[in-house]
Amino acid sequence: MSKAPHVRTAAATWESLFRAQVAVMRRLNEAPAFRQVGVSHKVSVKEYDVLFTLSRCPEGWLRLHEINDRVLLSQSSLSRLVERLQNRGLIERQTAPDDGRGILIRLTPEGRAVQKEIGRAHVRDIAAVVGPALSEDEMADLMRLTEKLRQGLGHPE
Amino acid sequence: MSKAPHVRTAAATWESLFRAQVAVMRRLNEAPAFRQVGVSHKVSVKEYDVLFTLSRCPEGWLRLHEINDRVLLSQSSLSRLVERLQNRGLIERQTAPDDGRGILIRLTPEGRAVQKEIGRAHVRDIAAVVGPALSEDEMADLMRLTEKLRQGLGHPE
DNA sequence: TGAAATTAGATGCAAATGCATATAATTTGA
DNA sequence: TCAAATTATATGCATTTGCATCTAATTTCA
Repeated sequence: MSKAPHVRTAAATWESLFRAQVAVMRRLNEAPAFRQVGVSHKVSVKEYDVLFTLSRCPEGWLRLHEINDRVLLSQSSLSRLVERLQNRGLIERQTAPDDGRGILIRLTPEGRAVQKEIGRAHVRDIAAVVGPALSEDEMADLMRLTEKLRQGLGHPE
Repeated sequence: MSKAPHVRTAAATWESLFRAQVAVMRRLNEAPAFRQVGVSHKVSVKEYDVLFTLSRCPEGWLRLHEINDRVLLSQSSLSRLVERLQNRGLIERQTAPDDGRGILIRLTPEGRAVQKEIGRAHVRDIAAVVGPALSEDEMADLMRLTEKLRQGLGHPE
């Protein structure tokens, strides 16, 4: 009899988190960075997410499946998204030296420049969307809780 | 000179929220409810989200654009998703009596039954994924903050 | 009031996505 | 050690998605 309320709390919490994410994402999709307002390249949110992930690994290369852990895309979709980014000259590939099955990805100089340019506009958009809703302290709390959530996830079934 | 840190905090907060959402959603996608384990219907997360939204409005009907506010889908994609749900007999439509442009949607009895069945499994999945990560109090805090976030969003540009 | 602007939803079409599966490399274990 | 299982990525193909646009209905306001 003590589990049921916890189950309901978890469901309500996820529902609230998910709706907030949908609402924020919808606005960001319509915001300057991804409407190509004041930026010179057209990049979708998912494409940007890959560029951003790569930008956080400045020295080196990332494996495809490492990127896949951070993005909500199937393996095959990511494979093709990366292919498109390569065709546009924003990333480059290399077969993994220590594992012939794998490939390594990194930003090209142009890809890095594009990520930075869009990133700056995106950060402004985020501040404009999220900033008005929460105080600095609330943001810190929210960050801490979502970080803890991500790190503590359980396994269903 | 006091705005820059706030901008960075907002960006970091959104990043953390978004990554948590991706991580949770990935697990939920692979969990029993949407793997059709122990449930008799195959419904995608987005389809379920529409059924769930409709289930929260038990007496009546919802306008298409009202549903669209809650789901991360373009208007045209939702239009077709709803068409598919109708073809499967899970929802029914009616032109809006007070506005000839609009249509009203509601669950059929079967749609309601399917939502309930999947919903029960989904709630179990959520509890299994989110439950281990946070205490009851932390979930309550997270719910409060995401609710406040959703309600206080600003407009970019 | 009535023409122009706006809003709701549908649809053609190209692009993106996911599932199932293929290929190739690595790891495991009898 | 080598056959079987596993892992990493790619690809064929059907489905889903979004953009642009269309139609129809409503609202605005001169």
